[in-house]
Amino acid sequence: MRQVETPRPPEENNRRMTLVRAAAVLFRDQGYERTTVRDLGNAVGMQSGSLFYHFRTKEEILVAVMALGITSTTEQLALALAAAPTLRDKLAALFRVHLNSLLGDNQAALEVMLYEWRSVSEAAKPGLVVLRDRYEALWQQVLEEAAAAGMVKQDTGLLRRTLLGSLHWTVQWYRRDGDLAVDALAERMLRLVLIE
Amino acid sequence: MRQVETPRPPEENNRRMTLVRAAAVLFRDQGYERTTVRDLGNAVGMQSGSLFYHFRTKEEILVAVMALGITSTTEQLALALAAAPTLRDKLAALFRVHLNSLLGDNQAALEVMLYEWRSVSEAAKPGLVVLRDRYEALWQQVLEEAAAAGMVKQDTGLLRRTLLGSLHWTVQWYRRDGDLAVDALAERMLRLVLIE
DNA sequence: GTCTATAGTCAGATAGAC
DNA sequence: GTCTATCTGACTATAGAC
Repeated sequence: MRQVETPRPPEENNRRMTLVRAAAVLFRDQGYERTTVRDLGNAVGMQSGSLFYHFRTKEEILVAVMALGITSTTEQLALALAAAPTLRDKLAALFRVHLNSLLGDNQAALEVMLYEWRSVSEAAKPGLVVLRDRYEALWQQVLEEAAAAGMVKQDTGLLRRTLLGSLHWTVQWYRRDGDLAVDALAERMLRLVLIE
Repeated sequence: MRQVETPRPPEENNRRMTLVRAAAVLFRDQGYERTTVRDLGNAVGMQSGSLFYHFRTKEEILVAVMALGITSTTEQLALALAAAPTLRDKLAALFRVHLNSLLGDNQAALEVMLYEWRSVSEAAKPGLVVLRDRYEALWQQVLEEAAAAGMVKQDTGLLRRTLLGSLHWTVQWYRRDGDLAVDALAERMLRLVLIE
């Protein structure tokens, strides 16, 4: 049985990290395919050829962006859950952390993870799937506790998928310059799913 | 005030239509950017250069695919709503029509509409937005009736967005070879949102 | 309407100097 | 670690024959 290599976000190296953060914004705004290695080099003040000292291929950059997006969100959620005193607070944390990671300032990486999946090679997918599953396991655990307490409906597997779908889709319509703050949106979305 | 040109799906011309249907599948499976005009020509038994007799640019094909996806779904929904005897049946129709249009056989066009938005030029967006708004207006109307009847929560604007997000996201996880039929999934998703 | 041939551009990646 | 220079291939779109 082969061990699945889970890509780590490149926290250790500063130059790599700058590049990954810049790539996240470009990939989100223009899409991975439309972003050229020249664009990437430009964004960090580097010639396009120099990128390939840090990454072997353009796709390796994409995978690094995605790994960063999902792992940092997972970490934030784990912290928020540990700090939540009540089950209601835990539920609220699910929505709040996810939306802030998607819609907050300089938070492009998770969006890339969600919307550029098709450009990831088959070889790289398993590692990212492991990271995603860790994140969704946190959701599943809280939802099951909430269902047991009668706060949400019982079909928790499907509930998790529909809720995550609802949240992911916010990037398509949410406008940061509107009146609705991210935390307020999180609260309203939570209320839609709570059984009163 | 300039009239917004709404792109019509190319029902009138058979050769064009064949091309649009083939393009829908390719764009869904590989993405618009990764699909070349050679791929498109191949799929309909034509040289890549010949495509440009039917369409001026590759993007024009994308727009035609999207227009087809959203208009045919809107038509199906309008028919289903007109045939629904009760409000509960109307609600069910929203879910059933949308999921069948997304996940059913040979129904690639709506998925392209949802996931290739970034590749549409600014010039072509307004026409497609009009088509999308017509579709969402049908949803909004039914949801408001349902809210007035106490069947769903009152925050119908946000409810519409979250429900559509949930449905759109199904393409990322639904497996047609699994045990769950599309109509059964629609029913379960409806139950998650109904106030009992 | 469809073909062949190709123009014109730009992509990802490499090699070797510094 | 970054630069310059460049290779190689692929892309969309056009032109003109049939």
